[in-house]
Amino acid sequence: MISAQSPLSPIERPTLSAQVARHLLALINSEQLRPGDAVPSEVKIGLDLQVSRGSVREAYRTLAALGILEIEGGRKPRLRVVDASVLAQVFDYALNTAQVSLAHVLETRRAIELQTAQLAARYATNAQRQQLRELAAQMRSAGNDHVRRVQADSAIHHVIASASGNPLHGLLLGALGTPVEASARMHLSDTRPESEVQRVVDAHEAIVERICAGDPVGAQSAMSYHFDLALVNVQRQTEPGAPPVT
Amino acid sequence: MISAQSPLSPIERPTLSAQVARHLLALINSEQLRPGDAVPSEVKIGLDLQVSRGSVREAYRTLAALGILEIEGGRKPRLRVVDASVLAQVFDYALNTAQVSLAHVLETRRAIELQTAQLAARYATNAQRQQLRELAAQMRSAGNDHVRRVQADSAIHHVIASASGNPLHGLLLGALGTPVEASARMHLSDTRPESEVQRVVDAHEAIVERICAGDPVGAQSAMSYHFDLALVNVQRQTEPGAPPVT
DNA sequence: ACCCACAACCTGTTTGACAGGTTTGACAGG
DNA sequence: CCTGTCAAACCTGTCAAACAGGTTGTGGGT
Repeated sequence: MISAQSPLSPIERPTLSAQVARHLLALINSEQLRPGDAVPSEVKIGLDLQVSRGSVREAYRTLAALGILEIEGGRKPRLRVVDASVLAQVFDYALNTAQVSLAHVLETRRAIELQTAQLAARYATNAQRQQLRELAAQMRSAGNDHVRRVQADSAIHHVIASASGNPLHGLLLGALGTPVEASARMHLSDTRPESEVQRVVDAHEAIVERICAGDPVGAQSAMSYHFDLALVNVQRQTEPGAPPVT
Repeated sequence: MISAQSPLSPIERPTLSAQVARHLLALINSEQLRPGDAVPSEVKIGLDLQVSRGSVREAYRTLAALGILEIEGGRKPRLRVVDASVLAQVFDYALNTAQVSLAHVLETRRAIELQTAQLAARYATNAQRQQLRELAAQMRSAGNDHVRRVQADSAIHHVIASASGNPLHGLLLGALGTPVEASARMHLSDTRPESEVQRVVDAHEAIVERICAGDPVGAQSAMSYHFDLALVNVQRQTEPGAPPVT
């Protein structure tokens, strides 16, 4: 038992491991822990709270699944830097079970990336602007090499997100981008009309150009045009993994 | 010494429970399972894969932590409808460990809710528009009853999200709203100038009015004004839980 | 046809044990 | 004094057996 609590709660009956997890989160809060810091080992917490190691272990695995704890080999558990993989898993599941559609994902990405482009135009460093220019050039020179083109495409979006200065944007872009990129690789074979590819490349160059020029409004509308292109393709072939232009 | 690695996987050494989790996810995919469907019990999977129940259990808890599995009492595990609580936990952790700030959260909410308002103005049903009008009236009549006002405020945003027709919007709003609402409750005591409260109420009424009028552009700019108000308050008092106006 | 009791099944939790990796500190040698 | 090596302490990964308590489905009695 974690503490002297009422014998049995009628409806509220949180499992033991859930209580342990809450305890650990409270500990993180009260001790002002930061990513990289270590937390007590399974056995230690177990002794402190008078709970079997199995239950503590479950709590730790729960937090590890949420990307909060890094549990590995024989070393002490550490706090992790939050990353997109957890969110990506959730969104993947939602997609796989038809709870959301690819169109929904693109719609949300549009909302986020419009603002991301705006912020990037304001706050990007010179190094980031230079990097964007290089990636845009890479994308254009990729030609029919779809793999390289998609890679440059994705890299551009990530640099923009990081330039926005808001870590949440990078996080959500990564989480929402994973399924899109996955289905992008699936459709590398399909050769779309050359003109369409050109339009996509042009769109990216326009975005990069406006960001480098420090023009928030222009960057936003350029990004908007980019997503207009993508959404057309999704709505054209509704359900089964539409080839994203992103 | 570092070079001589074990005969098995050099660096990639996925744990057993992780493999079980992947197996189950693959099963969900291949069987086209949907939320509400049941999955094999711990012991059954354990027998199938020849792993101990403990390991299977850990895998199941992992998926439960991700909001994918619903594990309860003595009944078979079921697939869950994805909800905001998981994402909220992740974002809470990011906030508590200073990986993102309240300003970042508001910024991202702004990006999402601008589009949400736009879509709601287009797709809201008559019932939803009516509900919004009622909630706006409730909010105004709340007066100095902060609890009721904040409740109506939150309800308005959720109805708008649901009216947008994109489940991801409701999801992210819920996830990003949890920390904000939590800190809102913390600051119920602080009495801000009456005029400021009035502006917030006015902003919400404007949003509702534009949505009910079916004016996407107007709804978006009304929502934009709403977030301008909120962001001013956050930047005014930087770090320690700024009182959100939302 | 309806209701109740019972059996089968499932999760929640504990205890004990062993394998293998990591960390730490002490100790001997240069 | 510095350094390299080694062993002990510590930690996670995994398994096994067992019991408590809740849920579900079946079948018999009415």
